[in-house]
Amino acid sequence: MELSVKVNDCKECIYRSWAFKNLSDDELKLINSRKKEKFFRKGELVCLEGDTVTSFLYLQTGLVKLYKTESNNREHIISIAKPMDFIGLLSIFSNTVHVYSITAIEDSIVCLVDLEVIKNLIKTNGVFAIDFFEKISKVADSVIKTRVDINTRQLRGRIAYILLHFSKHIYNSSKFNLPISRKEVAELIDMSTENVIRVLSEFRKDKIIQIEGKNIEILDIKRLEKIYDLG
Amino acid sequence: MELSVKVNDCKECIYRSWAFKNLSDDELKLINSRKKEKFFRKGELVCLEGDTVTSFLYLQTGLVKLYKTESNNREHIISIAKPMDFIGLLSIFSNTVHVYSITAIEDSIVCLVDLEVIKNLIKTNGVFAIDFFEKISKVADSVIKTRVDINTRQLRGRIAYILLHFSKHIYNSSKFNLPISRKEVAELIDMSTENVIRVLSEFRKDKIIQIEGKNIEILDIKRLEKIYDLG
DNA sequence: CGCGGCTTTGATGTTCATCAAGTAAAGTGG
DNA sequence: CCACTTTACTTGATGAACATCAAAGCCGCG
Repeated sequence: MELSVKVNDCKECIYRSWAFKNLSDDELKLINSRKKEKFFRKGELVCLEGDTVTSFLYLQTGLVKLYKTESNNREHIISIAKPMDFIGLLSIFSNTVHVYSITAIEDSIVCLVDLEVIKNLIKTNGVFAIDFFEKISKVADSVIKTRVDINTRQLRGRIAYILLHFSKHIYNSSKFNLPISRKEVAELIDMSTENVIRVLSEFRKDKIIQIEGKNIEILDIKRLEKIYDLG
Repeated sequence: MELSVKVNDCKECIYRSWAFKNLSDDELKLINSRKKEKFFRKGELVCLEGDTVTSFLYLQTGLVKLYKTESNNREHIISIAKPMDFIGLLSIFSNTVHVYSITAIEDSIVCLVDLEVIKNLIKTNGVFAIDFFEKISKVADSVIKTRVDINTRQLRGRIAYILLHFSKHIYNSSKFNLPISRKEVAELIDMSTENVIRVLSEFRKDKIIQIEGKNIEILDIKRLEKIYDLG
């Protein structure tokens, strides 16, 4: 059930990232005429691995996950994108098809801009080109950094990582509602579902966090950071 | 011992990547005047994590490794760049300092182009901008893909991966001289040095490869590919 | 020639995935 | 709305995968 609405004028868009700041009114009008805002309910597929890339995807609100489906049907989550993130990563330049599947993990609004319009703007507006690549590079860079961070740590450090990540970078609060299942956490940080639960329980017993289903509160952030640092 | 020479005219450079194909003679001349070719002996440092990024780095010949030094002084290799690769990854846009250190693992020639020149070309030559980002995106994309590939496999699959990687993508031969130590292999694919050796010995006993120090020959590529596929 | 780093093999212990089994929660169809 | 099914969550027990430790040979280099 995917709603397709064209609500906002790009010019007034409060979600407009700083990568789009150096555009003239005419250029914004152009984007506006070639963009769609789509609403995706939690759990809905945004795009599938292998789909041709026709739009540049920008997350206005909500959360989405990027993942690959392995041969054994297991999913492997590459990253979770938050509002203002460009989703779809670098595929828009390096590939004609999406390398990862994307699914909404919270009700989300995705802004789809015709890729040709973006490419034309890059060609004609040099300042925009630089801004744009700066932003897109940061997203890709942080994906690489995260993958390395996770893979050089062991289980407790990895759980500490996602708890801190959700708390600091996504919800800005020590108390939040985990948007993904234990299984998805496992797929995101390369561990088994059982061990995700085990480590979370451990942290609860140690009074580092409080858990009630998906409601999580970080009680002792200092210790959590220490666990993360030590790996 | 770092030699700084300005040998080639960019226009005649046989290492010129297709990202630089859509440049006018004047533009090439501009690059030429603001570039240096530096020779790095095997083992020499190209740049250190934290150095300010002033040049765009392009590998003409040789091999270099990108790596991070962990707090416990252990190195963690992110990727190995081969000729025609842009090294330094996306940091040129996303950061003012290098995120990774770079060291030559074979005698190498690196072409350093003043970053401002590149950024100006992006601003003024739209077609170049697109070409350039296409290429740079591919490099970054493949780094992400590789990290995921490695981390979803276990030891035998990881060793199979680097053997196939060096054979297919770097040396184009079933017989090659491993440019890095066992320890560095371990740092590249997240395993202990001892287990790198153990798995290599195993493969030798199984007649999959032949080893004499750093000289490696792949005898049974089909089985190696199978081991890689199975993880 | 001796020292330090690289390589190799075996033994040991830790970390972690997997299996099993049970409970709770959340859909689903009548 | 309730019985039914499925999916998510949780805990314990087991074994496999892997890192670490230890010891010895090897090679390059000052």
